[in-house]
Amino acid sequence: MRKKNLEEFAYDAIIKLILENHFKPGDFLLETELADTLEISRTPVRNALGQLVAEGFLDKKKKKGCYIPSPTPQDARHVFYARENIEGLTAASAARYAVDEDIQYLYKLIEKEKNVTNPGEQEGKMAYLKINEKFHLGIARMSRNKYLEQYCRHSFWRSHTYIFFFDSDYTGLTSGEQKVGPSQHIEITKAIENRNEEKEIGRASCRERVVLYV
Amino acid sequence: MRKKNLEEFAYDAIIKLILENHFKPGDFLLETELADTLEISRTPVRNALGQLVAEGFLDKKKKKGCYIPSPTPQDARHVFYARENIEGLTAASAARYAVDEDIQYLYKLIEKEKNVTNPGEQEGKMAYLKINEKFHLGIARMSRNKYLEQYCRHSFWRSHTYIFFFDSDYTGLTSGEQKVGPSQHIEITKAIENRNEEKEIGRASCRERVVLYV
DNA sequence: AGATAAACTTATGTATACATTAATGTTTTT
DNA sequence: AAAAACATTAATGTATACATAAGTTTATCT
Repeated sequence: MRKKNLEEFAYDAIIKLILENHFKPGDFLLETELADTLEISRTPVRNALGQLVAEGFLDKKKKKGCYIPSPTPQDARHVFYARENIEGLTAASAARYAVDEDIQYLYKLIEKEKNVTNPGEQEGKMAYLKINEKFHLGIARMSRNKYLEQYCRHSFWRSHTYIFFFDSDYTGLTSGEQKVGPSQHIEITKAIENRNEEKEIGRASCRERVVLYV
Repeated sequence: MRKKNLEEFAYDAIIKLILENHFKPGDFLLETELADTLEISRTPVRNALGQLVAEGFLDKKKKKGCYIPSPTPQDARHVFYARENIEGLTAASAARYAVDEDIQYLYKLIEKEKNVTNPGEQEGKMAYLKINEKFHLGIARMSRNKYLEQYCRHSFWRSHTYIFFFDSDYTGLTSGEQKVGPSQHIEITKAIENRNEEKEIGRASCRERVVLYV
């Protein structure tokens, strides 16, 4: 991979800190503190934070700082509703543009998913999440639409906020998410695969089928 | 409005410069130059540019700078496809959550739209665009979904890149866009209004009806 | 004591000097 | 003359000092 500059380093590091639960909702991410932790100056930290705010992962109070958004039930509904529908769109588009190689990629992920040991344990959970992410963002990529992919990635990450903060066992609460598993992923992959062969059938019906998705 | 800091000032100013055609696709927006023009230091300019890049309005080449994305026919298709579908989603959501006041707001915009003088002239064109923006982003707001609204706003703006750069007369090329006018806006508003009264009818069919949209 | 105002604290906002590097032009070598 | 090595340039990338303002504490007045 090409060499990363400090801003990118900071960006990745901050995300990592968040995912590792170093912060809770409402917590401010102090520029000085982060700079100190990462042993770089405030500038790249500040820029990375600005990026995260612009992308909607952090909220910001003027002259006060960036903070972890406080999730609310209403916001959760919004995120999951948006994600569900956007993923429906990308899946529909993927169904049109996916090539054999793509389908194989998805099936390989499903195999890996089946082999995750101790899905209950923290380690197994993380492994599962990583595969799950690859699956969903993989389909987003297969839509061959930069914009849909971007929105998909965003809502996916944003929805994960809830999983990380609220659903530390990855079992309950988060609407729909707990239903995801190999069997759903197989269904989705098959839907995409089939649609790929029967191109004459309109996108709308495909969207209908792949809407189970999430 | 609350006081804006220099970063926000720079953000607005840069967008204004872009919309006023000070740059063409591929042009680099030089930090020093902008700072000089706006008579502020590089820092807020740089942050504003970073924001625009993070939001996807500008592209960036590392250690080279931020530049106006070079639009391609393929990218245009992606943008308009994304926008059409996302706007369909927001409109469907708006149809569920819009209140009387919202509907009135839309009708008022349509009236204003009808009264735009010299829609052919540059001035009239700008007036029309402003109203059009209010209409589309207004519906996005009525979806009462922060995320859908965000994606909607993004794809709307991104699609306008094409209108500004390629379709300086606002007549041809840009798929769908030229078809927009009071009559379409009336149709959309009516669809939202009706769906608002007949809540029992599913979202899917509503999405179908409002998909003309764009 | 309670309310108001002044001072303080702390983190962000801004300017600026300096470092780095991608791109380009120039020289040298073959 | 073409190619490689070197030097220049011009912009971004980074660090840091200082300015500003939101929030908090302390002091003052009634």
